[in-house]
Amino acid sequence: MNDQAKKKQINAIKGTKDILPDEIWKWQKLETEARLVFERYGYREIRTPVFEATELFIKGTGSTTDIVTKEMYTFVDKGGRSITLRPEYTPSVVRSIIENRLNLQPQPLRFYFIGPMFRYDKPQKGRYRQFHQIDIEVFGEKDPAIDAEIVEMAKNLLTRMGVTDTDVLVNSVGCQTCRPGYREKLKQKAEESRSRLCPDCQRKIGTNPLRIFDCKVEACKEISIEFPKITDFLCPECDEHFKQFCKYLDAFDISYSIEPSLVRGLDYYTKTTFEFSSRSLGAQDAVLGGGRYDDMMKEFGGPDICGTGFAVGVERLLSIVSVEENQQEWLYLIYLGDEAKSAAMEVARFLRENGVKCLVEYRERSLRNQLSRANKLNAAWVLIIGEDEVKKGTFQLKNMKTAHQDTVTKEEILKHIRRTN
RNA sequence: GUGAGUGUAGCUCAACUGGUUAGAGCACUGGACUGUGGAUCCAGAGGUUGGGGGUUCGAGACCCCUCACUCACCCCA
Repeated sequence: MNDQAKKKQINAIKGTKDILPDEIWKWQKLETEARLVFERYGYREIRTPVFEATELFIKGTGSTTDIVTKEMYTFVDKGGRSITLRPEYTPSVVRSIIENRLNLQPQPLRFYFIGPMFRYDKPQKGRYRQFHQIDIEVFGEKDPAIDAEIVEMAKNLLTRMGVTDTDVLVNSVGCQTCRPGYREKLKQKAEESRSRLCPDCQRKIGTNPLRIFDCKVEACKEISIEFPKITDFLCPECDEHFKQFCKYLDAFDISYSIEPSLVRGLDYYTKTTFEFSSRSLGAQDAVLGGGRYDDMMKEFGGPDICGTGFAVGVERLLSIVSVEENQQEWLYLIYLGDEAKSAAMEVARFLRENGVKCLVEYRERSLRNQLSRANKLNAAWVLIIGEDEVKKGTFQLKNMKTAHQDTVTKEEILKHIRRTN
């Protein structure tokens, strides 16, 4: 290695980051809460590989979506197969259900999943190249009550994480019978006002007219207010489904607003779409998003089973959670001298066997120094073992908060610690 | 992919319109203080000022290139 190469530090890949010990507790807390909440609603965990055949996402996510056309991590493996790191989760579950014949189990099927996703986006606030999602999916339940139930479940999870200031947006994007007609109508209207729209929106007329509703330019906002809304163009079936969905949301006492521009960037959504957004997140304000995808399974050549679900953006959610770390109390073992060292190791073994978290540091230092260290590391207790203690078979147990100190035997340590817990 | 902003010690920031050896606070290590922590004081360690080139007697500062980070567009969790 030459000098230049030595200097070049190797860093984490752009758009990825380390989750350090000081913050991992938030992740663990969220994962624990998610499992607890989901299992209460009858969901079971499923895990699928991080990479899949590229074709799966082209077919499932949609060949015209941004995700597929420009954001996938795709490579050819040594066997010449085209492989893609999953950019989203739903196609993997659908694949797994078909492949494992899970549809033969009693429906609806309820699954949840926690894991990393990969998208080659340009990183910014709330957007990473490796990011994590917590997903839930339900297959084989057409009733809009289930859509409302998952929204309620989502809200439940957020509340448990101390996040209560989110806005719930809902919409229906219709189905294959009503959406094409609406799209044409919208295009037509937008075309009529083309000259008054910003250049960006003029382009959207051709590519994604629904996105015009999202434009931040005042003029565009005013103009798009008069554009036709999808909710006025739903076919009777979709219309009824959406009305029922809203009715059940009311029954769950969830406040929401109907947002006609909420279309989600994925091609496969039908009927229900929803999103939880937070004002404290910046431009990427969606903490959680989801909806119904009734046609996906069928299009994969699988059974005609409808689906609905949502995904939580873990990094986004964690950036706005307000929960306290629940720190475990632990004991720092101080020894003075060689004999005491062996005794300390023996006591530590005894304590750990009895479920006490304790730390012995192998450094020959003064008592003062070790106490100072225990204090810095935020130990709740200190056990001091010196020559006297070794002779007598008792130890000095000190509570670091109260500075109170007792002379105790090995067995008594357990009682003292439990008493104050 | 497009655009803007920012790069000085582990962290937060100084260093006048370009002028000695780039400083401070916090954090870190040790000592004052030999079996009792948090305080105080002293000392130490820590930097090719992101990297490269240029202008200049002289660049952390000015110019160009590059890299990284951040934010926004786009899109999404």
